Amino acid sequence: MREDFDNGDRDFKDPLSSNGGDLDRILEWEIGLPSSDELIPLSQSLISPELASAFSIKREPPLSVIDVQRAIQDTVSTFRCLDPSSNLLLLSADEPMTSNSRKEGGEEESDPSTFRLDGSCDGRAVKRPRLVWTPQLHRRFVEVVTHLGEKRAVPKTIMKLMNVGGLTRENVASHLQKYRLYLKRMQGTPNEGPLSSVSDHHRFLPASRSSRNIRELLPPPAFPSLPMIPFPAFGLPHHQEYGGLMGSHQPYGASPEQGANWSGGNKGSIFSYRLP
DNA sequence: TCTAAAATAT
DNA sequence: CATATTTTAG
Repeated sequence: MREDFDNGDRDFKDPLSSNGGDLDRILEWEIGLPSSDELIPLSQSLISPELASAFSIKREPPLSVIDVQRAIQDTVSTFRCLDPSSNLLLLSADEPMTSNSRKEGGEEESDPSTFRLDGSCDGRAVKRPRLVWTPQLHRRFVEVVTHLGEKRAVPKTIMKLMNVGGLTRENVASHLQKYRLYLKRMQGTPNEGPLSSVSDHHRFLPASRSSRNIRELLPPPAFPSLPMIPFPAFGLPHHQEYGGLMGSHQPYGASPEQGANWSGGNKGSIFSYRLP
């Protein structure tokens, strides 16, 4: 993928350009750093596949521009907290905005509440960024849900067990709802032959997604291996009382009762579901 | 412009 | 907590 650096870079600077002071300051930080074309594209692995496999290093999914943008948002949020007076405020409100929602005249902007980040970090009025269920997050979710079983797999419990910083009960509930629909759908279509796991899985995926990174499909990790490392949902949990690991975690010894196996987790980040 | 993901409302 | 509905990203 070639949507590498330029995009991220441009997106980052654009909003800043409206403010000379901050722009200058940021450019200062960049002194001495390699220029864009000296950098290895984010999508490119730093080590060769051979080397990776020789040392059993799993290749991290390549970062996309989206990842970068998210990181940028986090960074900006941090700045906002450190220096609320900064005009960087304008940045964070990102408002990617679907083209239709903004008009050239732009008086819709008259509503200052669009940027209601008046708020400092202490004010919880700050809107939390939309959570994206990455394959990693989803995998963790599935592992937890699977181990809990249908009865116990409820949002609050799942959330706690996942131990993911910044993850809310609502996030989980919403995802769980979708996941259940997905399961139901799969039940109805016992197409789950040995052959289906991968190709079928893809078939459901929107083209845009499946055509995107098609990296090798690793087998799902053995079950009882659930690393309980706290794992930030969005880079920046801000405030969020997620000090550390939850008390003692029972090693997930139980059996994965229901074959919530689209084990994939690995690649197909998204499970698709469709209304009947 | 349409679909699916995520959020939010009931 | 579940489900229905709405909003938003892609």
